[in-house]
Amino acid sequence: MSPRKSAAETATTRTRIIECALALASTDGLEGLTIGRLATGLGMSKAGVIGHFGTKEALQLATLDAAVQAFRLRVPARVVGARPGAERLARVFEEWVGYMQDGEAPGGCFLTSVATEFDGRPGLVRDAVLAAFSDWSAYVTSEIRAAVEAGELPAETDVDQLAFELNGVALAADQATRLHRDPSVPSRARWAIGRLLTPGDPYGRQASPLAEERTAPSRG
Amino acid sequence: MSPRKSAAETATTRTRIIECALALASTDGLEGLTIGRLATGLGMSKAGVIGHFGTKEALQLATLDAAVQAFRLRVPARVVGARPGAERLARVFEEWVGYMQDGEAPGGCFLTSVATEFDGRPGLVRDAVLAAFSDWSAYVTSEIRAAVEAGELPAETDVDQLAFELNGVALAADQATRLHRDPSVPSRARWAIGRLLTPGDPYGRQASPLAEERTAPSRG
DNA sequence: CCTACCGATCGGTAGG
DNA sequence: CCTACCGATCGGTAGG
Repeated sequence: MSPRKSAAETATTRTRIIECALALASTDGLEGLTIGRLATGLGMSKAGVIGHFGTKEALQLATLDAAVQAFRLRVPARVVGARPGAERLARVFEEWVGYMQDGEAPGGCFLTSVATEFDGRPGLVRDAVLAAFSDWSAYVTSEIRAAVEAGELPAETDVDQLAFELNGVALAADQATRLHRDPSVPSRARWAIGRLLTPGDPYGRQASPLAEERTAPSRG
Repeated sequence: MSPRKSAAETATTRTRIIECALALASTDGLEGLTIGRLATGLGMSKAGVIGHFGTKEALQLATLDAAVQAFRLRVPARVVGARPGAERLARVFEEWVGYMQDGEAPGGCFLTSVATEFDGRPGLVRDAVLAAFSDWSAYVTSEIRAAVEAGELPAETDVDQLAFELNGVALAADQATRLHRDPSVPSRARWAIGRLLTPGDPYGRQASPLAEERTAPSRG
C-alpha cells in the first residue's frame, strides 16, 4: 500500500523519521539510537527507515543537522533584532537557557549532550559537532568584540576568557536542568550572565542591562 | 588453567576488570560498554567477566563507584589540608580542573559525562550519579558557608548561586578539554574561579587568593 | 515502502 | 575461570 510515493511524500516521511530520531536520541544518545526502535516508533519497517539514509552514520548526521538548524532558529535567529553587543549577548544566552527548558523528558541542550557523547569518538559525527561549536563560538566572540567597541565592556577585555565564562553559565544551566529540572535555573543563569556583562558591578549589587527583567534567585 | 582462584586473586581480577571498564566507558559511555569487548580487552571469556557482577547494570554500578572513589581521592582528598572556606574552594576546583587533564583519550571528567549520559535514563545508575552529585554539592555549599562565616565572602552571598557559577566554570573547563584539549583551560578556570571568590574585585583587575599562582591567559 | 533474510554481536545461562 | 550455547537485537542488503 505504501510503495511509489511522490517526492513530496518522501520528504515528509524523511522529516517524520528525523523528528522521531531526535526524540529517541535525546534520551538514549545518537549512538543509542537504533534503526529497529525507530522503525517500531514510526510503524515502519527497518528497511523503510534506513533506505532514506543508507547507513546509521548518515542517519546520525541528518539528525544532528536537524538539531543544529533547530538550535539556530530557536536561539540566534530570535535575537537578530537586538542591538549588537552586550544586549544581544544577554538575550541570546537567555534564549539558549529558555531552549533548554522546552520540550519534555530529559531537558537540556541536545547539542551539548551530543558533544559529550562524541568527544572521544573520531568520525564524521564528531567533526560535525565541532563545526557547529566553532560557528557558535565565532558568533559569541564577534558579539563580545562588538560590545567592547561600543564601550559596553572594557577595552582590555579578554574576549576568549569572557566567552569561556559565558559558556560555563550555559553549561551549568544545562546540567541543573537535566539533573534536577530546577525551576530557578533561568533566573540563576540570567543573574550570572548579567554580571559577566556588567564588569564594573561588584558581585551583582548594581543594575545590569537586564535589571528590569530579572529577579534575584532565592537564597540557599 | 584458571579456575579455583583464591579470594585475593578474585579481588585482583575484579579490579582489573573495573579498570578496563573505566577506560572503555570513558570513550563509549557506560551504556556503550559491552561485556564482549571488555572480555577481549582483558583476554578473558565473557562469562568470566560477567560472573564477577551478575548483570551489566551491576557492572556499570561498580564502574561508576570506582570512578566516584577515584574522584574523591584525586580532588577533595588532596585539599583536606587547606584552610576551610575560600582557600579550600579555590584549591578543590583547581584540583578538579587538573584531574580533567589527567590520562589520555577523551579527557574531561568521567562523572560529568556519565551524568549527561544517564540524565534521561531512570534506573540505579542514574540514582547513583545523583547521589554522588548531591554529596559534591553539599561539600561545595558547606565550604562557601565557611567562607562567608570567615568574612571572605559578603554576608549577603547567595550560596546556591555561587555554587552554580563555580560549577559552570568547571563544566566549561571540562568541555574545552574534551573538545579542543585547549592547554589554556587550567589558567582560564583559575582566573574565573579566583574572581568568583573575590567579590570586591571589579572584573579581575585586583589580586585574588590565588594571585601568586595564576597567570593571565593570553588575550583572544 | 515492504518481506525476507544475512552475519555479527548483544546480555546472559548451564554446567563444569 | 572456561566452553558451549541461548534468544534477541544489531546494522544492513536483496529483490520487488
